[in-house]
Amino acid sequence: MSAFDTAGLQLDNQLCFKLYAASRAVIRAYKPMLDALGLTYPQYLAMLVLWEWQERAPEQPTLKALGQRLQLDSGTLTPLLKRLEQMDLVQRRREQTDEREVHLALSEAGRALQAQVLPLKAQLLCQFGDQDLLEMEGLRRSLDRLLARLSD
Amino acid sequence: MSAFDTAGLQLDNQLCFKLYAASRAVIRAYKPMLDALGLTYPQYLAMLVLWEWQERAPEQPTLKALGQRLQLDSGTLTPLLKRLEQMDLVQRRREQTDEREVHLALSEAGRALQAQVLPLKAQLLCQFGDQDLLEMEGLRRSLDRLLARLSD
DNA sequence: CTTAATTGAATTGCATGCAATTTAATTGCT
DNA sequence: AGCAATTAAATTGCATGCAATTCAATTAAG
Repeated sequence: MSAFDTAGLQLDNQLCFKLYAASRAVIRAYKPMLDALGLTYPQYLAMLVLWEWQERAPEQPTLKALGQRLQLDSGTLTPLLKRLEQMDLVQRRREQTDEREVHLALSEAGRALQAQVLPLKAQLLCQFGDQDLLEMEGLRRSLDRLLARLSD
Repeated sequence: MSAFDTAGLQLDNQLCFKLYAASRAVIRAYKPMLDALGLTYPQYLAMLVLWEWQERAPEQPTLKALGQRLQLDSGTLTPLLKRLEQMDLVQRRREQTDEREVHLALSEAGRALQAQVLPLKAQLLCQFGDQDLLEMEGLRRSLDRLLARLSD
């Protein structure tokens, strides 16, 4: 099978559409849980990164660092983070030594929210069996390779 | 490994993020080609469905049918189709026998556009080897299973 | 036949994504 | 020091997604 075959083109159509559809389907699946938390899906991903960062790094991330992790730019993140700040989950402050940078810190409520997520997500995952989880692990690895291939 | 393990939760984080990132990465990869065609990615997917429909079904689809195929509702599709109509790629007309339905037909330019897509997409796929294409086929199958699992 | 329920689109409102531009701060260079 | 280039956010504009509501046409029920 070569890249110029019709088969290749059809596969391509299928893949790009399936990826687009699957991504939105997962977001839909998370909707009930996220409604309970009062978060949108991108807001939730941002919180995931901040929770993770807190555990792994001594310094809080900048907007730029968050953007590199999520592959989103300031045009998307600035208003999103302002909303998280409005909700009192995140604090934004200009760095003293470099006023261009905005550093992001979790508020007390932001840290507390993490505890509410675990049981809800366990419940969400509960509908999947071990077989499904293995399948998902394979899927994740394939997505990794695709992402690596596309970032050239 | 059970659904309640930390491993499961981490996988979950990874998977939903990777899927979201991969979907946007593919859209980015299509951007140069779609700019040349003057289409956005969702507009392109809509055109793919219309081209496919033309070849397979005697009747043109309704907005509802297109929406079922793309998993999008009228809130998204109505303005999108109006733009395609502005570009003179698509014609929208109310069905005579049921004025509620909007039927979608390709214009001459809409049909002609299909011919421009094939070489551009072949070029896009060209950067991938046969190994990659096999990988993508596996990825597509995994996405199918995930989608089926999520639509319960 | 009339009215209630249903259905398919359109509309409204809000939150992304993302390109392009702008602004402010910092760095580099001479 | 002085000025150009670079950098990080913010802003602006446009096109989605999607929930919720509205509107018009059709169908179902009594």
